[in-house]
Amino acid sequence: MNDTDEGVTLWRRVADRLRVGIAEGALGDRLPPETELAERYAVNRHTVRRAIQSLAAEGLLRSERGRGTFVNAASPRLSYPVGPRTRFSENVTAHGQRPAGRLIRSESVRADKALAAMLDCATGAPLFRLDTLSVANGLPLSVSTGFFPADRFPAIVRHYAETGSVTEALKLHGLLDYRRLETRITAEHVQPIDAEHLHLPPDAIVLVSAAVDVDADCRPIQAMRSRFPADRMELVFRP
Amino acid sequence: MNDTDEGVTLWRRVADRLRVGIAEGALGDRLPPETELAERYAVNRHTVRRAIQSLAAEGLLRSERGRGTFVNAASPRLSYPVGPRTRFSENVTAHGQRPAGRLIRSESVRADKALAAMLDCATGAPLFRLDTLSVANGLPLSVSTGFFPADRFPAIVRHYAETGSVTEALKLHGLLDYRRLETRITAEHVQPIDAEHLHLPPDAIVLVSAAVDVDADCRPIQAMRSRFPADRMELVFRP
DNA sequence: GCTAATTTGTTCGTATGTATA
DNA sequence: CTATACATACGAACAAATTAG
Repeated sequence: MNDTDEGVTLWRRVADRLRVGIAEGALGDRLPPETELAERYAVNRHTVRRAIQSLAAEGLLRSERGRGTFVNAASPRLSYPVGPRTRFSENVTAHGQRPAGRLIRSESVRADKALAAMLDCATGAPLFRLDTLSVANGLPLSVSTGFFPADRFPAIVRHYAETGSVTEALKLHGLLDYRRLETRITAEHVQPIDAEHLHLPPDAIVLVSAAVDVDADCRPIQAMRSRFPADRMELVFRP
Repeated sequence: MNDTDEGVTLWRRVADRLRVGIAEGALGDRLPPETELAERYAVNRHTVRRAIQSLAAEGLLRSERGRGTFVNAASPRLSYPVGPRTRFSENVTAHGQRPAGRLIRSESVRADKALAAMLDCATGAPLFRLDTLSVANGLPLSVSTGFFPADRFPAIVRHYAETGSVTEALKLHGLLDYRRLETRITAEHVQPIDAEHLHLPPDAIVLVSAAVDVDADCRPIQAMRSRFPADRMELVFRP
């Protein structure tokens, strides 16, 4: 382990070697065992493990105890178009997938300051909180937490549970149309509860979309915070 | 280390202890040294380090060599509005910050299949690749890789280096106006090179924005791929 | 179905390097 | 300059899951 020895740490040089080996396909679908790599690169097994850990964090590798370390297949991401008229059910059907929304949890809550500002209501106003899981073809695509004004949509929980669709649930309340006012995107490590629902490892990354929908009079209908698996989804915006 | 010993690994239990200690503020702004934590929890220093590493990956902690391990202040994210007329310089000035774009690297390349599709040109067409770093108030906000048709913008590299702005560089080529056609958002772990430029730890998360800008005739001007620190930025879309 | 070998995961010990106070 | 504190690296042992025979 003494090639072009810059001021770079040993495990980083090992990681770089592995990276090119993977890119060239010289290491194949599955990496040699850690002990063999350690021998090959003349380093301690811990050093190899540190390098693998780094590449696993990038999503390039995946280690499975007792089985080995594997090169992750770069699968194309599923596109999720976001626009003024974003509807989940329409999005997934556009991909030839069967949409399904399942109610995870519902709750009566009071608006805190942030929710009151987003929903343009008083602090402490009664809201319904709906936690939902969206699935297409058996693959979980997102978990979403939505807040609705309780006075305006008193039966939203039941309607959603029956239809599995926010659009349909709102229709049953007489709201025929709504649109997306604003979408804020960021990303973070997945929360343990979401990781379960989305079938993600505990260190996975989720795209977080915080959005507000309004009716034709620009009155806020719902504030929602959706979490998407970043390795399976991309959000697409076209003005 | 023998409290409620479930089937959880030692370093995870240490991490959980640290997490509650941080939440309660019992550990203060700065953690005790690793050796002291190891003694306190009756584990090896490596086990403490594994726990700290995990919490650092979540963004909760930040270790600095020779100084100590610190609790990260949860700072509000900087909003980056994205729309048909997205201009980086306008965005940052809107926040009362001084914009600055610095050329990291430039290169002549040929369009591969994906680039050719995005830029509506032939595969193999000559392009200029510009890698740029955007900074506001000394804080790096994004690294961006842009591809421009070489025949149409032969002096784009020099113009950008002189002005530090894509908008200005395009103006010097006679292009007065352009707009955003499409923006695709996803997220991933930061690449080592980007981590350096953005002053991020090697396991940080970046928002990745892949976008295409077009001129008034809808002809593609540039294809770009920008990386934003996910813990410092949010992307805001308003139709 | 059971056992042994293989392979990754965890935990300890020890030593040295490097940046900071 | 010295002490402190995190970073890297090696070695050893065992645990846990999987696979091969």
